[in-house]
Amino acid sequence: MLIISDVLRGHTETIILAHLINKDSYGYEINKAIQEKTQGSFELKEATLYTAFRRLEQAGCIISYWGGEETGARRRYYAITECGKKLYAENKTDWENAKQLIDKLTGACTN
Amino acid sequence: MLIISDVLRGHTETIILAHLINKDSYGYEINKAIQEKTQGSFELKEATLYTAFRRLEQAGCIISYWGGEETGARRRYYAITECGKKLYAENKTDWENAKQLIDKLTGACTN
DNA sequence: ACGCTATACCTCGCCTGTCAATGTATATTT
DNA sequence: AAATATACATTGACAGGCGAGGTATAGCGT
Repeated sequence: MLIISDVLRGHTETIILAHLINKDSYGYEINKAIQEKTQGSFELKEATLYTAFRRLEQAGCIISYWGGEETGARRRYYAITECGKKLYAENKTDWENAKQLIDKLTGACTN
Repeated sequence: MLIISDVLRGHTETIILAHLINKDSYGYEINKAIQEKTQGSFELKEATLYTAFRRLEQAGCIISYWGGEETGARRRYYAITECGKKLYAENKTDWENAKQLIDKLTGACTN
């Protein structure tokens, strides 16, 4: 039972959206950014990342396009849509509520 | 996509353990306590609750015994073990870490 | 007597997100 | 020539959550 992964479950999409709010990006870059941010203490697995991209794109929250790289491996860029921004905002408020809820529910019960 | 349920995923065990820290209890009572605590905004589903009991008992984190009710439906009481207290403490620190991590990762990326 | 509600437990089977394993391709470094 | 870094993608298994359904006891109203 990897607590970390189970607790982080469901945040993948929000994490991705957060990275697309200010600029378009691609999978590898987002993954690297996360690793740096967390000093390697958490890694969004590739399989998880790419399935999340599919989900988000299918839901209309992001759109993708191939980058015009002239050298190196090709990159699939993602851009956030209005729908994606909406989802991000919703997820953020949901998270604030969930945090309080969990804090309340996991506090030792004294009655 | 019910955010709430996915975000709460993995906290079921900690929630249960929190309720057993100070006194033995049984499924129905724990469920009611949660509903009151959250004013009905969140309900731990029965199926989820009982499967979690099985998991925790099998892991040696709780033990169960039948209550000596002389009237009404019989109750299966649960008591937390040392192992359970240890797990609870671990989950709490994990949660504190996870909270910070998620806050960091879901904050709009500006670089 | 009969149905309804509350208390109290339990299980089966589906759904969904995660992830290990595996595969592809290009460019650079050793 | 081989290893490493960049970059994408899929498959299949696994685990937790939960809808739907089931069992049993007790009390209340009609």
